[in-house]
This record gives sequence, structure tokens and C-alpha cells, in this order.
Amino acid sequence: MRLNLPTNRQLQYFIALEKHRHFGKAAEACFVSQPAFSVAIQELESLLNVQLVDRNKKQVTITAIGKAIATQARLALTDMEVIIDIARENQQPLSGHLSLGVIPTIAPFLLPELLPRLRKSFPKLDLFLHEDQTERVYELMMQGQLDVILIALPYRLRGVESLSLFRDNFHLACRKGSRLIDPENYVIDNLPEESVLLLEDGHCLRDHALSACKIRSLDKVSKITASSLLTLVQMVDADLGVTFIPEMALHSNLLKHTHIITRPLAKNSFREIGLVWRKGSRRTKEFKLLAGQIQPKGE
Amino acid sequence: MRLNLPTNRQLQYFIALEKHRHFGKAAEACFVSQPAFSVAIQELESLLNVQLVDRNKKQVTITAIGKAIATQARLALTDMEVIIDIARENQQPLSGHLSLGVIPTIAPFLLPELLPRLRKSFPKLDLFLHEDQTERVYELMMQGQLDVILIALPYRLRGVESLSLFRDNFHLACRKGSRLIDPENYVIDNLPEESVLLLEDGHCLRDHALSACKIRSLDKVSKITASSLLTLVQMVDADLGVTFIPEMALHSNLLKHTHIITRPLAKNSFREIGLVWRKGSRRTKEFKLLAGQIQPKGE
DNA sequence: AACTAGTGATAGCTATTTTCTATTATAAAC
DNA sequence: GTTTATAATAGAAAATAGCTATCACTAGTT
Repeated sequence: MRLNLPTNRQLQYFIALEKHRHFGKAAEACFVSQPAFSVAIQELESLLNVQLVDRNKKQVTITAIGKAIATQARLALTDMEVIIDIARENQQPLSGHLSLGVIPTIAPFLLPELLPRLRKSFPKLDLFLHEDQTERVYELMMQGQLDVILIALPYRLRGVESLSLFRDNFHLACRKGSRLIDPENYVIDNLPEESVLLLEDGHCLRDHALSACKIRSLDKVSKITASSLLTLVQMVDADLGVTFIPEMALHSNLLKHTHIITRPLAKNSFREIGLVWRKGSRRTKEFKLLAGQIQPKGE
Repeated sequence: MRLNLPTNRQLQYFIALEKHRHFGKAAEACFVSQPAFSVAIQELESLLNVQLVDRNKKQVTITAIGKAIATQARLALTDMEVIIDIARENQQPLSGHLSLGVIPTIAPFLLPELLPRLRKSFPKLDLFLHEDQTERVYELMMQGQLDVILIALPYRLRGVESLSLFRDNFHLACRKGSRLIDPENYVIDNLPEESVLLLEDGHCLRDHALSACKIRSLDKVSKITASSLLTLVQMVDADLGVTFIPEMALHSNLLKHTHIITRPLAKNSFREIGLVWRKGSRRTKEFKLLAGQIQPKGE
């Protein structure tokens, strides 16, 4: 029989193990159970007839030969990926599978317009969407689960390249005739205590809004938070407070059937919408092309 | 999910297809059925979303992109093999799996002594033996089915390296008191017609013996042939003819309980025993070590 | 010493993937 | 117009990979 080669799976698992030095964690990173992972590592060891890891001590140690093999394994897997790249380069750009992460404060405002346009311009594109907060889509991207993410900047990210698409200005939003504020003539710092409503922690919009409105004291911020823009708007409509809404949301029907009015903030009160991908990704060209398709809404 | 890579299997199949330009033959070379093979190629095409082969015409043609991918695939598989090599280099030489091909006119005379010696010196060696004629073991070796072969030289081979181990002299063998020949004083060319018995075609011993005895005319050679040395000896014992026996066979019990006597031929009447492997094999060192273990019998 | 937490291995079962045999479809050759 | 050669398809069987639950071992703790 032909010489038995290690499988990609076994090598991927082993490389994960070398990185995490922990079976359980490496297994998790590979999205398999720990037993399945352990078995795969054992298979690899028995196939190569070599001990790759020391499990003697409390901690996992990769043997010397294990390290050498991990290095070569990375090479082999990279070669495999190059096969994919060659195949993809041969195709039209933006065709085939592409997984895009979008944060919840962008998705409902940009996607309804973007998706039909993409479908029309790139009919062979098989888009997979994942909506989650910045931290989560970033992690998924770095793990290779997502190809590219559409998020709001600034955001502290490492190992990425990004393209800034456009500014998204913040607007003050309050109920018409609010007892809290006169929208035509107000000073943030004169707002009553706890009258600024924001999204709950984890949403970058919370931080961006805070930074945009240049609030001095967190006392102005309500302890009550909303878990979605929709809820937030409902709270403002009930005059429980005021908030700051990104411009792209204004052109949606988020504020329809409410008594909320909005006023622009100062010109430098904005978040930036950006497309972000892993540094050195082989699909950079495609991402730039994709970026060109993403326009601020309603202009 | 993590980016799906092509499997080694798919790449191996595709490389075979690129070589044979024929689904059925490539499948056979991979030791799978044609449907399984076809399915694997289709899987690869669908995974890469690229057409690798043109099946339009009567003949299979690899597309341009297919050729590029085949090249990269060979790279990737070589990397995989290097993993195996690294693992093996780390082990003792002559340990783990080794498949050895031996021809039938050597195996019964050298192996009974060789195998116990190997088992003792290299207890971790897991030897797989295959006995067949030179042409066949050579083919199996070139296909990667066998690592190394033990055969008689000279033999026309391409793409191999070899190590000559020792000379194996031919001896005349005839029944004691044969009516055909006086073993103490004979001339080959005076032998009666069809009195030289040889193995059937395909056995290299037939050609080596013919060349060793320097026979002038094929008229001396019997039309009756034997398919094994044992049969040949029985025929000589029945005084149906004479033959030429390699020295290693004399020290076996092949001639026990027969009335056959043997006489050395001229000094330059010999075949050479050699160990042969694929050119550039990464296990060359081991093969040379193995060669050192193979001794002429009974000296 | 017994207990607990942490970690990797093992067992038994299920789901998925791969392969096989048999058959079909299609195009060229006689 | 049949025959031949070749690859694709269907459906069952076999092999592989995965999961949950559990065990076994080690190191600290009580």
C-alpha cells in the first residue's frame, strides 16, 4: 500500500496543541471535543511512531521532535492553502464562499442595501453573514471562522489590515418636547443625572457615543442600559433619557412611529465604518473590492 | 468553520489522474475503484470550485489551472512526506515499517538466515516481505508499494540506486552417473540437444544461467521448463537434463535426498546479488545498513 | 490519609464519509 | 446500428471521526 500520510486534520490539531499546550483548550479552538482531539493526536503519534508530546508532568510539553514536526506541518498546511488560493485566483473576484462578520449597530442599516447590490454585481458570491459584537467577530475572524468583518472604528485590534469606508456622524436623539433637554440649545454637562441612555457594555456604540458626546462625568449616564438600538429608541421615546444615534440609523425606519427628534452633534462627533481582515490575507484584493461596494446609506 | 482544505487522498488521486490521463487507469494505480476515484476528483473540483479536467473529448485533458494545482499539490504532498521522514530520522535506523521485495531464486536461500539476524539486531523493524519475479517487484517498488528489493544483477532498471552485495557463482548440476554428461570433464557445446533445463521465462535466473554457461546454441536448451527451482532439481534428479544452480542454493537443502552432484563453473560464471531502491529515496542510509546485514550463505 | 480540581485517556455509541458493486449515459469506432 | 470504451450515478456496506459519559492519575488541600 501507499505510504500513509498524516491527515490535515491531525496536523491542524497538533499545531493547535503546540500553540495552546493544553488538550482541552486546543480541542476547543479546533471545535471538537477533547476525546476526539486526544485520539487524533494519538493517531498521529502512532502513525509517525514518535512521541510528540510529554504528558508526564502536570503540563503538556512538546518534544523536540514534536516541534520539528509542527514546523513542517505548518509548511504542509500552508501549501494546502496555496492550492485553495490558486484555485480562487483563477475565478472571478468576489465569487465562491465569503464569510462576513458585521456588528449589530451596522448590520440593519447597511445590509438591506448592500446585499441586493452584491447579489447583482457578484452573482457567484456565496456570502455567509454573522452578526455579533466587535470583540466576538474579531475573535472569530482571527480563528479563521470569518474572512472579513465590518465594524466601527476606532477599536483596538492586532494583526489586521483595514480600510476606512466613511464617517458615521452621531446625532442627539430625544423625545420631542422632552422635559430633559432643549434640543435646539443644550449643553451636555447640564443634563440631569442619569439622563443619557446607552447600549449595554460590549457594544462599541456605547463607547463611541460616549466619546463623541464629550461627556464630562459618568453621572450623566443612566444605570439602565439597552441591549439593542430598538430598545434604546423605545426608552428615548418614553422620555426616559436622551441618546446618541449614528447617522446611518436615521435613514432607517428605526425612528418611524416615534416622537423622537434628532440634531447633529459637532462635526468631529463620529464613528468610522471600516472593513477589517487578517493581516496578509490572500484575499485582500477581494476585500478592497468589497469595500468599494459599501456606501453610506441614503446619500 | 475553518477553511476546508483538500484531503491528501484527493490530491493523490488528482496527481495520478494528471499522470495517467485516464480515470480508470489512474484509479487502478491508486488501488481504488473507478467510481470512488471519479467521486474524489469531483469533490476536489467542487471544493476548489474549479474545473480541473476536461472530459468533453474522448480523452481526458487537464486544464491549465489543473496543471498549476497539480504542481502545488505535489509540493504539499512532498511536505507531508517530509513529516514522515523527520519522524523516521528521529528513530533508530531500520525500525518501523519496511517493505522488502525478494525474487524467488534468492528468497529461500538468504532469508532463513537473514530474518533471524535482522530480528535480533533490529527488534523494532517491522518487515513486510513480498516474493515475486524481478519485473514485478521492481514495478511495485517504483509505485511505492515496496521500499527496497533484493534481486540478481545485471538487470535493466531505471530510476534506481543499488548496492552490489556479493557474487553468486553458478555450478553445473547433474545426476550422479548421468548418461548426458561427465561432470569431471565436459564441454557445454557437446551436450545433447535439449539437455539443458532452465526455469521458465520471466525468471531472471534463466537468463543469468544462460549467460553464465556461455552456451552457443539454444538447441541445447530443453523446451520443457520448470516454474520453480524445486521442480527444476527434481527434473535433473530424474536425469532429464542438466542445469546451472547458483551457489547460495547449494548450501540449502534443495539438493538433499537427491543424487545430484555439482561442479563449479569457470570463475566468471556468476550472477550478482544486489539491493536496489528508488533513486533519491530518503531511506538510503537504512538500505545501506540493511545491505550490510545480507551475507553470502555458509561462508 | 482522604478530598477535590484539573487534565488527559478510554469506552460505547452515532453520524458522517468513503468505498464498493452494479448500472446507466454518452460518445466514438466499426 | 451495434459494439466498445469511458466516466457518471445509485444504493448499500465499510471505515472513519465524532460525541457523551466515565475513568485514572496528579497535585494541592483539608
